[in-house]
Amino acid sequence: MGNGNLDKIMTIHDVARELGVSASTVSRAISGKGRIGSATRDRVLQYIDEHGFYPNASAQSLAQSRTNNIAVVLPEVKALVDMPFFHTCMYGIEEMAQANDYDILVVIADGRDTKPLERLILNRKVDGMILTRTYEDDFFAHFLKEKQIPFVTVGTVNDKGITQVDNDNIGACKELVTVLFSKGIERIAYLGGGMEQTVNRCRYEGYLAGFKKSGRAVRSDIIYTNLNNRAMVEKAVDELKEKADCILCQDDYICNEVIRQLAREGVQVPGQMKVASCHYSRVLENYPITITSLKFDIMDLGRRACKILLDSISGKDVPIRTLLDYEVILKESTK
Amino acid sequence: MGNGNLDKIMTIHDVARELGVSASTVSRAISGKGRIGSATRDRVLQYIDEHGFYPNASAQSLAQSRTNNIAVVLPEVKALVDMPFFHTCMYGIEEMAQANDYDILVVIADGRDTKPLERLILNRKVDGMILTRTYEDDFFAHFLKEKQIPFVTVGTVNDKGITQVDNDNIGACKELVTVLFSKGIERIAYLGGGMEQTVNRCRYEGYLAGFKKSGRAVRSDIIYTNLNNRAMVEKAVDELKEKADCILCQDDYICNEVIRQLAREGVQVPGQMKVASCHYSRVLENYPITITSLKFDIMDLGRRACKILLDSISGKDVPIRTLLDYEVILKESTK
DNA sequence: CTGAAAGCGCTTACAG
DNA sequence: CTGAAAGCGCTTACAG
Repeated sequence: MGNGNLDKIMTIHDVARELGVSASTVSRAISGKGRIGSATRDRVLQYIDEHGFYPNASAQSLAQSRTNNIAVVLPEVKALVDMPFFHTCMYGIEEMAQANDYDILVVIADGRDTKPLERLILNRKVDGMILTRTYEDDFFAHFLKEKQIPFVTVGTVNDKGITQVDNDNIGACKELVTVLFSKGIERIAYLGGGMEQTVNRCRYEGYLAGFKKSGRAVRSDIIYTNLNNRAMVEKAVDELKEKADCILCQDDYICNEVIRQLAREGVQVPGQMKVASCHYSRVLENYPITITSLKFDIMDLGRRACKILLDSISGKDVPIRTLLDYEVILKESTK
Repeated sequence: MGNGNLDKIMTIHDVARELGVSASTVSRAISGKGRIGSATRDRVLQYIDEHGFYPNASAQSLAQSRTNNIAVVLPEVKALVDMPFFHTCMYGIEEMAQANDYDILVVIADGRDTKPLERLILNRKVDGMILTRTYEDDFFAHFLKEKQIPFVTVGTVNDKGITQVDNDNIGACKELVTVLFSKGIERIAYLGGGMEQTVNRCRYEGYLAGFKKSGRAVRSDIIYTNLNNRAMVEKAVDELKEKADCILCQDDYICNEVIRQLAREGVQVPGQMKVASCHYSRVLENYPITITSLKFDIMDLGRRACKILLDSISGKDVPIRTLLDYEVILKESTK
């Protein structure tokens, strides 16, 4: 195996010459496609195993119109708390891709500039794409759909024709609310951020669904959405001190702000106010008190999205919408 | 620009035919290489601008032996606190790559299994690599060097022949210690983790250098290295309560544990014990008290590493070792 | 300045 | 079962 450097890289023709067969035969032996005698195949396979032949990926791509690359589109992440999600998701995708002889090409793209995605597709550098964040009216998703590129979204998108994989955010939040009610907690407030991202919309929907299921009326005076900065969260917490028994936070970021604001104001958790988060991450482990939350398997989310994309690329039928399971983790903060 | 889907993708020959020129001419117009009349060039350029021609990347790669891809090798990250570094670094690399018409191919690899890297190189899917974590005796780095692949490491590696870009960890830690001494803080303890990663070794070296510079003797009874879990950090903190004035933490992870342990034991910071961290991240913003630390520009670290790799790929001379600047951020925890 | 031709390293009908 | 040939879509000496 001691091929010292790239100078000695061999081609399929070198192998063919050495073995006294044709290049076609070598190609067949390697790919397993086409008829070939088993003795010949073994001879070729043994030779390349011993001498370390690696096919030129560009030549293969050109000949087969397949790159064995997929693009992973990541958003520009500002908040620290968002990183673990995309990071972990990407790791899941990468793991599944590797297992299927695919590589991932990572591109950061936000907003409405489709140029980076377009370039990747039109230059045929990738066979498909995974969008790791979805928006209410998803520009990228519509773009890819129109271009008829194989792609899947991690996260829900408002279009029945788009292949999507998501955590069951609605179901999870609904169950969390239901559980809280069953513990005798009545005035459950909701604190959420911007509604452009579908994940936030889903969580809010789940919250509403929990109320509906239990036959309770939603009280709009304890619902805060579109909280986009710390000051807004603080104000909301202030106002809720008297009006709510529990604050259900859309995510770790908001939960973090809530916990800190309650601490600053000397409000005891869970004694005077209970707290729960619609999304668990290890950020939540940094408090003196453990936080009730929903736990999703993000790594698996990435794996599944990748597998579905690869299936779709190879022409298999894939489920249009896949929802992954969750766990309700009850901790001290809602005791 | 309304090319609906991929069916209509055109080749250089389509363009040539439409314009009544040869494919070579079209190629020259696009690449800017070779002699070509400016009138012809403009005609071609205008046509492809209007009709949206995108060259097939695989064909280009095959013809030019250049993929316009680089690989970014990420470690398997277990700890939440490590994510921001690699994530941000990757974003910096991606930004610079995009700006130079390169794409990044992300591969997760840890330990000593060079197979994933080898495959990428021998199949010629990338033109070069960036290792984002380095080890004392770096297996991957030695492997790539032996294979004569263009690559750069983010982080220091113990081999003068390897192109590396790093934060000036030694200089930064040395300065931090010097500053602490100048504030009258004498018994500065050091808490560090495993010494296999060079970053940890550098920080420790900087700590020692700070003592040396000030002419003080290092006291080995207040130095703890190879702290690999929470229990070990807790024990160290316990022991240091009486012996030290300040705990200098190798990174955010250790700092986090230290802060929490001190809180649990009711030790006031900075009143009874001062604390500083050799690495800032927003994790450190989650405490009631702000933490003195060193701040590095990780995004820029990524950008620079990428630029140097690209220069190296295109045959330019590159600095063998680049050290980036830092800031000492003095906060409440060492008041 | 421009074109015809060969070549990059594979794959895959088409014959045999 | 195996090989010769054409083709994938570019680039680039080589002529002119």
